Amino acid sequence: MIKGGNPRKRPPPPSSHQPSPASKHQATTPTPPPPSTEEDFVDEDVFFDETLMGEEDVESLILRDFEERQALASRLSKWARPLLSDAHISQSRSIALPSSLAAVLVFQQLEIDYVIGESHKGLLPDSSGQAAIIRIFGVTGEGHSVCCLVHGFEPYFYISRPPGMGPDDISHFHQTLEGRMKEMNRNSKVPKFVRRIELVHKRSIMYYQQQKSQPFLKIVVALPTMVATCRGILDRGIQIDGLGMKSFITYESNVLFALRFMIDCNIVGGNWIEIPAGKYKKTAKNMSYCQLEFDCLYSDLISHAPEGEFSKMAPFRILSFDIECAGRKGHFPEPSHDPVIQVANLVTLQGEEQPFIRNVMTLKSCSPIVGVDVMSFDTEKEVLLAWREFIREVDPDIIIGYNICKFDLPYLIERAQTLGIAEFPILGRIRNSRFLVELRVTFLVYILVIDAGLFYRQYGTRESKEVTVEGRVQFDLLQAMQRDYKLSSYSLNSVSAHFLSEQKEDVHHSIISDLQNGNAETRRRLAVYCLKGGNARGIGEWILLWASNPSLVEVYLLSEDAYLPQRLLDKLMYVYNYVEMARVTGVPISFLLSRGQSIKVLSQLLRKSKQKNLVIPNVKQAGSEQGTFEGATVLEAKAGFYEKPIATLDFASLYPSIMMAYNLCYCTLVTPEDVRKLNLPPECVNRTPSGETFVKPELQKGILPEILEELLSARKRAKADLKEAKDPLEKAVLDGRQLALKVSANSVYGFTGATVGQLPCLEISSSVTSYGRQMIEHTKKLVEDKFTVLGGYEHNAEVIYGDTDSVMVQFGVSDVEAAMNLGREAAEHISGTFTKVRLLL
DNA sequence: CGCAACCCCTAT
DNA sequence: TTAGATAGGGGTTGCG
Repeated sequence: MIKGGNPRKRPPPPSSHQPSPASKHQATTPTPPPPSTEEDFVDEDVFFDETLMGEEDVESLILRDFEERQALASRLSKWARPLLSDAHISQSRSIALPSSLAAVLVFQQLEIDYVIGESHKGLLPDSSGQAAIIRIFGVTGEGHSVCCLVHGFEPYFYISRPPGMGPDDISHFHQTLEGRMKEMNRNSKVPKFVRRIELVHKRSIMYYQQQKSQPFLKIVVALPTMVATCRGILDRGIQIDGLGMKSFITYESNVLFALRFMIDCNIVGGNWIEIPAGKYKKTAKNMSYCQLEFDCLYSDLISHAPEGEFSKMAPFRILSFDIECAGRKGHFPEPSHDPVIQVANLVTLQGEEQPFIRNVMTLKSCSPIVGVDVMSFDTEKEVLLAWREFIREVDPDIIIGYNICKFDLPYLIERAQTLGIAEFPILGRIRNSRFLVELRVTFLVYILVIDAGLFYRQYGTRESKEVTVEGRVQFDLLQAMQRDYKLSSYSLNSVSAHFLSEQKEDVHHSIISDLQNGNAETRRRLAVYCLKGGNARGIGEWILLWASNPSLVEVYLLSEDAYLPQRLLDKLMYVYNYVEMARVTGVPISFLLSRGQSIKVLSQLLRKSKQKNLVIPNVKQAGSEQGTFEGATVLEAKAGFYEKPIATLDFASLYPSIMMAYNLCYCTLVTPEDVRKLNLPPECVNRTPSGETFVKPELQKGILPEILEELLSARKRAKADLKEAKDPLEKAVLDGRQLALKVSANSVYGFTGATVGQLPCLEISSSVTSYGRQMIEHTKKLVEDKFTVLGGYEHNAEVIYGDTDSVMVQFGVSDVEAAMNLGREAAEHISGTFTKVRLLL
């Protein structure tokens, strides 16, 4: 195992960064390392900190510590992943075997990214030079880790073809563009920047158009970063024969490369991918620590929709860990001073209730703990290295903890740097690729307006550290809590009390004897309850324990800290919910953890557009003057003490329903100019209360309404299935799915109103709110007009409050039952008047 | 004391 | 390099 992780080979200094220290190292190694495939892979985003490298250190350290490491390795090896079966092994060794013997490979992916490397000569005989290589990390149904290197997928974007540009002109244009690209990247080794320009027929998603399609140019470039360079050139303008200087609006030039790949291959976040037998090759030299690593062509991938048997989850390995540092009195621990004294680890297989690994690594000796592997070391360096080996051996797919992203991981990395442990920070799945601590400085701009027109700008800075662990998902429960729940305190204690407290109440003392007198299963429940109670020692007991053995106490506390995040993850069904959200919206799971809402809508919009042959423009974020629009109506609250029951009428999914009912979309919006020009018959269009015109579905079905319909009908299905489901795991998946679908539907409106977003369209968002205001007013009026004494009811109904999609009504009756019935009657009556709006529940 | 501007928070 | 929206309440501050 240790051998597999042998870091003897010096990682390649990337050509872009990298000053001199390399030469110093080279003096100690006269023979430069032979070129290898490893060296061809250079992660664009990763920089190597040469000062940490010290090859000498690594070499001697390995020799010196070899025996100790062997002992550690044998201790850790029991936690390795399941061994590869014969089929896998024969495949992995079998360049000689006929390809028919090779097995089909099926795995669930969790993470997709890309690196720049040398074009694969075997798979792509016609290309050469550098190319983007997609990396898909995942797990097979048997629990084997997979790293799949996908070749042949090229970055591209579109522009509209200028009128009258023929094939010769396109070829000239290609040459001009190539020339401009060369000027921009003088020292790049790429033989050709713009690989080719294809004439395609597409239509812009913006505005209702009568033509079916128009000519576009698909510009294919060599590397993903060149999309932005090329867009810049075209934005600013380029000389075109016969047309002079011309600037272009680009289309889909802001799609992240990994997402582009997923969209074009129909891959959604967290789904299962199959590679047919014989269509993949074992990599010549492993660049990762995954059990199965191979190269393949993007066109050979089979993506399975997450349905039926492919809705299942692979047995991911989830590591929950927590570190303890010895901070000086009164100071928060700093990695430059304070040592890491303990690391507690817990590893659970997805879908299983109990962890199969519980261990703790301590500095100095520690008494044994029942059910916990205690590993003690004399030096801090050994603790850190043991942990690194542990990570490599266990090979977790998901790493969780509480505040790990902002504390534990950066602390470990910086601590290793302080101690000069060069080989520590390889925590990811890529060999010889170092961790990356990214120091991000955010500039916050405050604009103070003093007097008319006088602006002062004040820049504030904020720093944040981020550690990338390639190929593994980092799921920080603190961040998840802050994102998903509104709590008064986010300390692990209070969050646990909030979400896990019921479990303590789970077994009430009054039924203990019932449990004891039940069957083996009820007694097991009782036993579990007692075990948990056994952990909850009184403070006095802790003090006694501490007096007898201080380190024992800490370890008890420590393993709780690693355990609680795992329990939170289970309790809140985070794995199911996030995987489902990734599947529904199509983005990788890491996007859900580190990016905003809008990427999810964009992903769906791009997928749908692709089906319809539409392309999405990159609208420039023009100037500071962005329009704003009127929001929802809030009915004046009538303050008072209401003794009689109040009925609340809610519109289900109001904004999505409005968008569907009135066919509001980018592609159904008619420009004011076209309203005059096209002379559309009035029965074919809707004019919104805010004065915009949208065509009805007969002329053009909107994409947004279609996305919403699919989301909401899928939600309906999920809720129906949820009712039927018996198996708790299946229930969890379905509940996660219906929640994801609801959240996704609601964020579509926000996307259109996001003035600093990817594709804002205030015509849509202001139309949505204008319809919403109309409906609230209408509802209030209807209720107050119908439910009156004159109308034959006992009392006059009174609307006491309303906001956006809800109206609160006092019907005047004093018993709840009657109020409920009146509320139901009102709801039916009102819904009847909105025949056009399909209110989906 | 009223008023406007601003911050911070919550509702939907 | 990053990003859903607006409405509205309550509190503080500075000014006249």
